[in-house]
Amino acid sequence: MLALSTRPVVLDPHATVNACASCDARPHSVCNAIPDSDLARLTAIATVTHAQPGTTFIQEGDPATHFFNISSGTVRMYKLLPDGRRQITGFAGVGHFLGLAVSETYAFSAEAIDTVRFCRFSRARVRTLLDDYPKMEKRLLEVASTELVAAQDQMLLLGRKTARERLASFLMMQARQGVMCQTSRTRFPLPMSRGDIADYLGLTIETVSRTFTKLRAEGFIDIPSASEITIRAPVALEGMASGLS
Amino acid sequence: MLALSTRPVVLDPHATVNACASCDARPHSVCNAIPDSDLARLTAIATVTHAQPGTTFIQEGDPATHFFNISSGTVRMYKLLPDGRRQITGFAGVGHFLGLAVSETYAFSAEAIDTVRFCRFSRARVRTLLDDYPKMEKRLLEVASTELVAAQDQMLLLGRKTARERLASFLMMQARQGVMCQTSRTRFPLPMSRGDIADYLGLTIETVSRTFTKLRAEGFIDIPSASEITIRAPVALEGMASGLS
DNA sequence: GGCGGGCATTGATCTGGATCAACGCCATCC
DNA sequence: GGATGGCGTTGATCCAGATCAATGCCCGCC
Repeated sequence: MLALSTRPVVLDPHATVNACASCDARPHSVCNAIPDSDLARLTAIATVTHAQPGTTFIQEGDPATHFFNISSGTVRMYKLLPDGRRQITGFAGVGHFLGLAVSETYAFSAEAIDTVRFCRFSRARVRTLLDDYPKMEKRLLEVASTELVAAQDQMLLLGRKTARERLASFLMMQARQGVMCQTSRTRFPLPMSRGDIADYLGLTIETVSRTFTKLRAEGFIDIPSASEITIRAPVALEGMASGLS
Repeated sequence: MLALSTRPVVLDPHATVNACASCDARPHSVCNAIPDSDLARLTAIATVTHAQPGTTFIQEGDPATHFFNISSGTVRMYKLLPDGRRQITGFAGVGHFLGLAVSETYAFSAEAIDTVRFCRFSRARVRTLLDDYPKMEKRLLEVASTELVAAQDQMLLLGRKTARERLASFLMMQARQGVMCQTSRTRFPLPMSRGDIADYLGLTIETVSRTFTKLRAEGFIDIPSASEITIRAPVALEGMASGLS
C-alpha cells in the first residue's frame, strides 16, 4: 500500500524536436488535436519522463501544477481515507490524460504500477496553448465526458453489484483494454495486483481471489498465471457483468 | 421506484425575448459565459419547460438530442440494472447542467423529484453556439472536471465508507447545498425520499432510517420532520464524513 | 540449493448491513 | 370520520463478504 517516494526521472528535459511526432501515444491521445505541422509547439512544452514501479508522481492535495499524458505502462489513481482505506478510482494506460482539475490541488494520487513513461506539461503553458487550439479544448471536453460516463458506471458497480458481478465487469473491461478500445481480447495480462483489484472494486483481496477461483472452477475463465487471464465464456461474463443471472 | 411516464410540459415554445436575462439560474450556470449583449442568441435556442414530480425527462439509452439546464427544483440522475437495482449517480439542482455525452445516447436517466423547471437546448444548436463562444466551452470543461472530482469522491464513499460515514458525508454535502456553494447551512430540507438517499449511498432504506435515528440519538443532528434536517455538530459530522473515528 | 519475503490462495469465523416482517403516521379521499 | 395507501420507523433474523489465520508458491539472492 505504501509507495516508494523516489522522484520520477526526467529522460529528456528539452525534449528532442520530433519527440511528439514519434510518440506511440499520439494516435490515442488528446495531442492528436494538434496538427502535425504545429507539433513543435507541443514538443516545446513537453517534458518526457518515466517513473519506476511504485513511484507516486501525483499526490492528492499537492498544488496541481502539471498535466500528464501516459505513453506506456499502467498507472493507478486513488484516494485514501485517514486510516489507510484506499479506493482506486481508475487505471490509466497508453494515451490516457491525467490532471484535469478546476481546483488548485490534485483531487487524487497517481502511482506507477509497472515502469511508466509519460509526458509532463505545465498547466500554465497548456492553458495558453488551448487558447490557440480550440479543437484541443473540445477534445479535453470529450475526454472528461467519457470519463464521467465511466465514473457513473463505476458508481453503479460499487453501489449495487455483487462481488461476482464486479469481477465480471472488471474482466470484461480489461478485455477491452481500458475504456478506449472496442476490440475485445480473450487472453490478456493483469498488470495490477489482487490488492489493486480489490481496492478498485470495493472488495477485499480474499474475496477477489476466491471469486476468481470460483469463476475458473465454473469454466468462465482460465488463470494461466496470477497476472494473466483467459476469457472462456465472454457472452456469459458480459451478462453477469450487467447483472443478469 | 417506477416513474410516471407523463411527458414534460412545454411552457413557452418560442421563449420570450428576455427569458434568459431574467433566469434565476443564470448566475449559477454555464450560461453566464455568454455576455448579456448576446443573450438573444441563447434565448432563441432555449425552450423553457417544466416537469411534474416523478416525471422521467431523460431516459438512459435514448438518443441524446438535448442538453438541459435546471432553473428550479431537484432532479435525480440514476442508472438501473435489469432486475431493478438502482444507483442514483447524483442530484441536480438550480444551475445544474445535464446531458454532456460523447456517445449518441444518454448514459443515465433523469427524473423530477419535485416540480422542476428547466431550459432545453438541442445539441446540434448548442454545438454551433459553442464555436462562437469558446468561453462557454471552457465553462463546460470546468463543469465536467468538477463533476469528475465529485464522482471520484462518491466512488470512495461507495467503495470504502461505512453506512454511518456515508450518511454523514451526504448530510454535510446537502448542508453545502449540492456541490456549487461553499456556505454551509445548519438547517435544510431534504427534497428526496429515504429510498432515493439509500440508492444514492448504496444502502437500503432501513439502514438509512436506522442510521438517521442513531445520529439523532447521539445528538449529531435533529430531524424536525422526515424531510428536514438540523445539523447540531457540524465539526464532528465533517470528521465522521471523512473517515475519522 | 536453501533462505527470505512478497504475493496469492484457502479455510474458519464473525459481523455490518440486507432482508423479512410488523407497525405507526399522516395525508387524501369518499 | 373512517378507509386507503404511501412513506418512514423499528424489530428479528440472515447472509455475503469481511476479518483472522495459516499455508502455498514463486522469485531473487546469498
